[in-house]
Amino acid sequence: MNLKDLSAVLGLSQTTVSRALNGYPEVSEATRQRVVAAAEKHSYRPNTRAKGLATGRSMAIGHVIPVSTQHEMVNPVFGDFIAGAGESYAAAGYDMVLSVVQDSQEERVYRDMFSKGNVDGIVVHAPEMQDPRIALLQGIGMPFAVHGRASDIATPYNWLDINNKSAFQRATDFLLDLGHTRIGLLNGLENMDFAHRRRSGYLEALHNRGISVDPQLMRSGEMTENYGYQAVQQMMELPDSPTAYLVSSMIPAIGIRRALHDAGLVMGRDVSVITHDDDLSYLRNGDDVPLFTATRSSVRDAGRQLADILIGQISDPTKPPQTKLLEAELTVGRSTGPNLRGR
Amino acid sequence: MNLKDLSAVLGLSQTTVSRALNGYPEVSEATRQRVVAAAEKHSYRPNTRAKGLATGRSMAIGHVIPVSTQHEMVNPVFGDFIAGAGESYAAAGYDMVLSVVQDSQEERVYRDMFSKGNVDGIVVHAPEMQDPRIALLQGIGMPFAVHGRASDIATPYNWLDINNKSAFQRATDFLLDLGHTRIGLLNGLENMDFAHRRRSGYLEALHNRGISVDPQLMRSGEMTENYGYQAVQQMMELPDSPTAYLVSSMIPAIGIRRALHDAGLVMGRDVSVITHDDDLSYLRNGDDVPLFTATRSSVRDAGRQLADILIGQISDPTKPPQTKLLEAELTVGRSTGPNLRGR
DNA sequence: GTGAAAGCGCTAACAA
DNA sequence: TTGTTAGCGCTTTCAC
Repeated sequence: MNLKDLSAVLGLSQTTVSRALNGYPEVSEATRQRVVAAAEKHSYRPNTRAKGLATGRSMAIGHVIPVSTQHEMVNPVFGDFIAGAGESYAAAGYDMVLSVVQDSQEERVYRDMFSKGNVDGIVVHAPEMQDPRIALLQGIGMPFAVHGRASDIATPYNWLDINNKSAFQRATDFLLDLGHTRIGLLNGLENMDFAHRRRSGYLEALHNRGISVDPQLMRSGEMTENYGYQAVQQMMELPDSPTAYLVSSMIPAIGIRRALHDAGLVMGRDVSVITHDDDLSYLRNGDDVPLFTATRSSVRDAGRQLADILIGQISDPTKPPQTKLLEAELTVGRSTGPNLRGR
Repeated sequence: MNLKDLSAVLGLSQTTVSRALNGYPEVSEATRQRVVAAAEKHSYRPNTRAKGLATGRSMAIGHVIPVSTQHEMVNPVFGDFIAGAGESYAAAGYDMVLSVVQDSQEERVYRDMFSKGNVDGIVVHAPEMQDPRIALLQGIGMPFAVHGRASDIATPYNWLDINNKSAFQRATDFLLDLGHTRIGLLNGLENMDFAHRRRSGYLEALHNRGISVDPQLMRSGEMTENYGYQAVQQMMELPDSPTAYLVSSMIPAIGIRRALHDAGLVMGRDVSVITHDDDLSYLRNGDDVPLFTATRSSVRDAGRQLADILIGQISDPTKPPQTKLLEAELTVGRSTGPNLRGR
C-alpha cells in the first residue's frame, strides 16, 4: 500500500493525503480523521527512500566504529551505548546505520556518507586527543556528536563525556586517604583521549599531596586480562611495589586478581584495587562488590543523551553545540583493601 | 555532484554514464574509461535513496536487537559479531541498520521495516526455541538469516549457529573422564535456544555414562557475575556438593571464583570450571588461562559468515536456505582442576 | 480546503 | 554503442 493506492481508496489526491498525514494545517479536520483512519486500517507506511528523496533528508544517523588493525577488540560497553542511542532514535523516527571501518578508511567513509546522503548526522566514537575526524566533519558540514572528547580541538562541537579526570583524581584521593603512596596506574592506550584525562587526574591527585610520580608505576595498554596480569607481576618485582592499583577497566582487574593470587595475596584485602568500569558494570549485580569501583550509573543512558543532542542539532542546525559532562558515580564495595593509616 | 552534473561535464547522457559506472556491457571501453575517470576526479557518489527508489532495493540490511524488560543486558559478544558482519556488508556495498527493540514491539518493527522498504534483509538475533519472528518474516517474504537456531521450527531457513550441544557434551565428557560425577550446570535463560541445546548436551553426556541427573545441580539464569556467585554458594551447601561446574559464559565464572574463594577453595585447583565463552574470549590474551574453555575461534568470523549467507540469499532469492554449524574449539588452560581418577 | 504538476536522483524499457 | 523517456513514491510549489 503506497500513497497512490491510499489516495485512490479515499478518493482524494496524493497531496491531500500526504498533508493530512504529515500534520499540515490547511487540511480540514474531517478529512484528516478519514485519512488517518484509512492509513491505520491499511497499515500504510510511507516509503523511506521516496520520502528521503523528496525531502532531502534520510531520517537516519550513522555510527562509525573504528577498528584499527592494532587493537581489534570491540569495547564491550559498545552494545549498551548503542542500545541507549537506539531508543532515542526510535522515539524520534530515526534509523541507526552502523559502519565498522578500518581506521585507514575512515576519511573516505565519512565523505561517502555525506555525498551518498544516507545519513543526516554522525556519532563519532572513541576520539583521540586531536582527532582529525572532527575537522573533517565540520569541513563537509555534516552534523555530528562525539562520544567522548578530543582535548586538543579548540572549535566547539557536540559531545558527551564522562568526567574521566575527576573520577581518577577522586579515586586516587581515596587511596591516598587510606595511606597508600605507591599506587600503580593501569591505563588504556594513551592516544585515546579518555586515557589521557584519567592519567592527568591521577597525576594531579599525587601532585596535590606532594607525592612524587614514579614512571615505573604507570602503564598503558589495551585493556585485556593479560595486560593486568603481566603489568602487576612486573610491578610486584619492584623494590617498593605498589600497595594499590588504579585500573581503567574491570577486565585487567581480573588479571590482577590472578597475579596477586599467584603471589599469595588477596585483592581487596592485601592490596587495594579501584577500577573504572563503565565497561562492565553489568558484571556486578548486587552490592557485594569486592572492588571499589568508579562506575557510571548507566552507559545506556549516556547513549540516549548523546543521541538526543545530535537529533536536536539536526532539527535546528543554527543551535549552538551542546556538551554534557557526566560525573562518574563512586561505589564502595565490601572491601577496599588495606588501610595503611592504621599501621 | 550528481549524475546529471557528471553527464553534463562529460557531454553524455545520464543513461550512458550510469551504465558505464554500473558495469553494463554495452558501453564502449573508451567511454567507460572516460566516465570512470571523471567520476573519480569529481568523487561522484550515487545517491543511495535515489538509486534505491529506482531499483526497488535499499542496499541495507537490518539487525534487530531485542531487549526485553526482563533482561536488559546486552550481550558483550554483540559488538564483535556486528563488527564481523559489518566487514561483509561493506565489501558487498550494503549498509547495516540497527534497531534496538522492546520485544513487545518486535512484530510491528518487522512489518514496518518491510513496508517502509528500508532494508533488503534482516538478521535475527537471540532466537528462542519456537521463535515467532521466523514465521513472521517468512510470511511477509523478507529475506532473513538467524544467528542461532529455533529448534522447534520445521521449515528451512538461513541460520548460522555454534554447536552448543556438542560443546557441552564434550565438556561434560572431559569432566567425567577426570572422574567427576557431581557436575553443576550454570546455564543461560532456558527459553533461549542455545541454553536448551547446551543443557541437552550436558544431559546426554551424563546419560551415556549412566550417571543420574540431579535437578539441584542445574540452574538457569541471566549470566551475571552474581548469578554465578549465588548459584555456587547454594550448591556448596548441598550434602554432596559439585566438584566441577559447567558454565554458559565467563561472566558467572568470575562470581564462581569468588564464591569458591570465600570457602577457602581455589578455582582450577580444588574445583574444575569449564566455561563456554564465545562471550569474552578477548579476556584472555595468552595461553595461560586457568580455565578449560570451550571457546569459538572467532565471533567476528561468525558475523562475517552469517552476513555472507544473507547477502547470497538476497542476490539470488531462489537459492535454497543455507545453514552453517560451527564447532566450538576446546582450549585447555594451565590447570583443569582436580583429577579425581587419582584418588 | 483541495488538486495538478513538477521534481528529488537514479535506473531501465524502448528507440535509434 | 548511445540517447529518450517514463517512472520509482513521495513532497511541494502553484493554481483553483
